[in-house]
Amino acid sequence: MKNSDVASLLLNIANLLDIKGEKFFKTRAYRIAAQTILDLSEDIEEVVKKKRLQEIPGIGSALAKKIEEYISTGKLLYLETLQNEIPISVLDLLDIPSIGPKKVATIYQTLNITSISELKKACQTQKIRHLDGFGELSEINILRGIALLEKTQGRTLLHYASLVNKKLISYLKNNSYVAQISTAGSLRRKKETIGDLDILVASSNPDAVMDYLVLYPQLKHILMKGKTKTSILLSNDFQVDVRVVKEESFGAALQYFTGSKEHNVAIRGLALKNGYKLNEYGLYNKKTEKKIAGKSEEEIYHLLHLPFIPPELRENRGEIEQGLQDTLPTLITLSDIQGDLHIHSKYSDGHDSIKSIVKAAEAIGYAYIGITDHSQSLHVANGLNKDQIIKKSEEINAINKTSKLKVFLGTECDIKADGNLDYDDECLQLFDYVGIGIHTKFKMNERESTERITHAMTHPSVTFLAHPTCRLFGNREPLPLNMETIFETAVETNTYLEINSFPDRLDLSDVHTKRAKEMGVSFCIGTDSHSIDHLEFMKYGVATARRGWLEKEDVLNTNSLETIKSFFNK
DNA sequence: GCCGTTTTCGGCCCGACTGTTTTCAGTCG
Repeated sequence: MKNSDVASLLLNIANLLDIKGEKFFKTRAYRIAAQTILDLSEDIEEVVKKKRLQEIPGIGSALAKKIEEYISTGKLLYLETLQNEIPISVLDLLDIPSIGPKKVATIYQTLNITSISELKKACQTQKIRHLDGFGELSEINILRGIALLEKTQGRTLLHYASLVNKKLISYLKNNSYVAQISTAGSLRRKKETIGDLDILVASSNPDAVMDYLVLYPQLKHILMKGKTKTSILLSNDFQVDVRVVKEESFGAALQYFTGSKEHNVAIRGLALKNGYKLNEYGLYNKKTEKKIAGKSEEEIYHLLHLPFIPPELRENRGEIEQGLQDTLPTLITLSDIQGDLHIHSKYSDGHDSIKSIVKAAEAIGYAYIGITDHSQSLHVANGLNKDQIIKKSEEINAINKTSKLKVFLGTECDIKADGNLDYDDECLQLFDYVGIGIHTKFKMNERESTERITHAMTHPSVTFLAHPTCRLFGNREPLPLNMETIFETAVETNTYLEINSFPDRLDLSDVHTKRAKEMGVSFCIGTDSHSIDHLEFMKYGVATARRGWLEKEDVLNTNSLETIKSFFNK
């Protein structure tokens, strides 16, 4: 039973209770608990075993009892009772924009509709418009929402969202009424996937900004348009929410629209406790209602006795408690990175020669790089045999004679199904360092996968484990691994764990990274570049590291060339 | 349902926009 299973159980209960019309604060308690468990770095089963469930904030006796029952028996009587009243499939309707629990209740109770396809049919045959609280427009909006849902299936990669966002921001900057502009929402927090774009503008003329926004050439549809808030759909089906506030409120609004929701709820609670009221316009004295801050995020956090909390930390995962004690980490930054140790060249399945990679890396300002081509048995990726390694080594030696940037000879050595490495010890000695990774046979169970990796990590030549869980967004689930065991082994064997920066990997994830650090693991951040255009993905790896609370000292490739050289014994 | 040196009961973040309604509930972030 994984944390995500327990979280979705609680979320299902919350949604079913919402539809039943249960009190908002009760269902919110279920939601908060679900999110907390999802973000929990510890395995929930372990927590239950140690009888420490109620130590988790937001979990009291009632929820603890339910979670224990679910984990020990695999089911929950309370949920089954709820499902007798409302089939679980009804919850799918909540995914449709413009449909919330109240409307779902009406739709289900009056027409007995239990699926999106049934609702679609009901809209097309004009059965919805006669329900209480619905009209003709409701049918149109529901059908549009269903069409969007069928097409997009939710969230987009951070990389793609960043590109779309950049274009729109530069378009908006052309408008002279835009005094200040910032990305907000999950993109500012650099989450690994993004739902929609949030952009905040400061302007003395909101109408002009909104009118300009809806002229954006890539606009497909206006979802709503008001004085301070407009939502549009782009031709690539991206939803963008733009908010406009006055300059004096820009900081408060940025704080608010950056989220996360969980962070904001906690921050507002803290404000209340300190005798303030916080909304997107500013921080107010609760009694006198006088505004005391709002221009910048810094002044708001400061008045709440907090340091500036970097957006990547704003998930209510302990950043507020540690901020109050002034023990927040000094997060790693992109400029701390001195080199990239996970790059593929033409020798295996990369697109570019080592020479052109060197040139591109010098332009970034790196002091060193490592070329880690695939190993011999990975034929699909042109894995290198011993002769090819020697040839590559000679080329690198020649380059190092003239280049200021140091090139290391590395490998991304395949971990075979039995946990042994794809090269013998003699071959492994040829490399300056050895990265290992799984590229075949993904369908092993948790025990087998975990043993496969931990066995490989015990090999003395190994420097780092590449993309530890092997997940690919939208393509491949992470390997079923006991992460605690992986982290323990990493510490015991001095194996660095990679944060792979490739946009559809971001592996380790932020949550795993945070937990691993707590257990004493060290990391490296690599791009897994297969072309010089990929070198810039380092920023996403660093973003994930920041979301995992990492500092410069936690990451191998923040070290100077001299330190790395002595580390590799070169 | 959770939580607590103001409280074991009564709070719990807060506002914009839409559509259906005739002053506001529902949805969303």
